Amino acid sequence: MTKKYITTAIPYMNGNPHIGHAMDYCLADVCARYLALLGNEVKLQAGTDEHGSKIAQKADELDVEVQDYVDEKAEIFRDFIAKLGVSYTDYVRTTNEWHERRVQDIWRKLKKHIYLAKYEGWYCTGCERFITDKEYEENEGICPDHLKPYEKLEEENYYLRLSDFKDKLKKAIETDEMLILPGFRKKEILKLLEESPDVSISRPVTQLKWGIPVPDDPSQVMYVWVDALSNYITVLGYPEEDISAWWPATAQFVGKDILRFHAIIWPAMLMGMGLPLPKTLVSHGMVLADGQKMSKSIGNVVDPNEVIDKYGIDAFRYFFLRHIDTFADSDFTWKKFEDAYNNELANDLGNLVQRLATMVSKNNVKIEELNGASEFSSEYKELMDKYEFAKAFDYVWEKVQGVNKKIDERKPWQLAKNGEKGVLEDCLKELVNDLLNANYMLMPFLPSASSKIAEVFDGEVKPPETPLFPKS
RNA sequence: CGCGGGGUAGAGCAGUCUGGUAGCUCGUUUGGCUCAUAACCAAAAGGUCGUUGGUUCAAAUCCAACCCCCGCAACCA
Repeated sequence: MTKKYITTAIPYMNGNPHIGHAMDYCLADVCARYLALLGNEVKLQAGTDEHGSKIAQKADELDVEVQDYVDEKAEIFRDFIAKLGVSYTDYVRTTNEWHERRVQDIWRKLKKHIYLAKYEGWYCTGCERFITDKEYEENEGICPDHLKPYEKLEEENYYLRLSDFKDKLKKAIETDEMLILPGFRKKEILKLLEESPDVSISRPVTQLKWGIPVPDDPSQVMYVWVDALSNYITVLGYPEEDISAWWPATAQFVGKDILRFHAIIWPAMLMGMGLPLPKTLVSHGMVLADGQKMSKSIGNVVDPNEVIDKYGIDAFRYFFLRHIDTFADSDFTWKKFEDAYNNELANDLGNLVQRLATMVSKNNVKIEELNGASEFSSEYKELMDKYEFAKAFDYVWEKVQGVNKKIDERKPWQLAKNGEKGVLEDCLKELVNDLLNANYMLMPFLPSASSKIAEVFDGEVKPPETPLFPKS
């Protein structure tokens, strides 16, 4: 049995779960379930990113202890992950004692690639952050949020010497030793890598208290990305435990907006520790609301909980895995969602199960000895192996629709009328076989619906009492 | 000239690498069927493939220029 390790991006705790987090989980979960069905032993990691000034700030606003704030949020996220049906095996909170300890060990291992240097730039005391030169020019030296002039500030930071790894990393990306999907993102990253300076990986404790202290220097706290990225291996027990059975990860799923951290800083850290790079980084697109980025200020945020509560988890996974492009940005609108639910899930699949089960049970046909109902076709595998989940899902759907076509061609109801019992039985068996065959390939995508369907045709066939996907 | 993605039927997209009668899904219209969640199946209508020019027997596809939309530019999945 081969071991495979799949990771999800750990969400930052300054808000509630949104559609984008759901997207990441759904993709990683499909991948994990697919690999497990192929007979691999699979680990799927999930967790929460709980350090950083923004979180501390948020807790301050709410006038609660930071730890209490993250504890509460972490609980909300954990419930959300469960609600999505994510089959995770390993869970990490970056405030776990063991995570913090291991990150400090990681820092020590990276020491020969770390140096201390001064950073000078424009700073807003209101925002408590440095701003880029470009931003400075655009705002003509005055912070638009605080109406205060930016100040020149100097501070000491630790830096990770990216230049130690650049050439090696460039080669790893170019040769797909670390495969970045989709291809256009790979190009983007290669370009970005050329221009990347050394990475600042700490902040003075005066500026950032809520974080992991730098070992042997109480005046500095680690930059959150060093802390957050490490989760992928601390959760496996690194460095105390030998993680070579699971690491390198088979695939790491990330949003396109955080790909750069995963494709540049993270590999540099891994190289610094002498660990291999992940085999694949899958960068998915953003879910837009009517062509616009979802944002609280525009007020177009769609709450995933609302969708799930109304239509169920299978419907949610169905839409986001099939109609939201795996790699590119795509739109969510309630109209699109409802159309897909009614036309495809209810009419194509739900109704198919109903009509076929009714025919089988009415005619007392025994369903046994099905062939091939627990295999993936080569076309399907090819798409899944390329992480083209939406396309693989399309392929499965063609199979589902094919069963509806075949029913109309064969007209089993006529065979029943004509009393052709033998032909009818063979025909229904073939149709059920076709359906279950497609259903098996549906399992990674719609785990709960597909197991219900398998149950319907297992042993005594009875049409489900309540439709699988009731129409709204 | 910062980097990247995109502009193809009312909507959403494939096709562009490897030039050869323009395709899929939804929607619309019509027909068929009656096992089924008024579900299913079939057919039809609907496009100057962003603009202009070039290469070619032939361009959505190759080349050049331009127009428009969208992301990214250090902590937003």
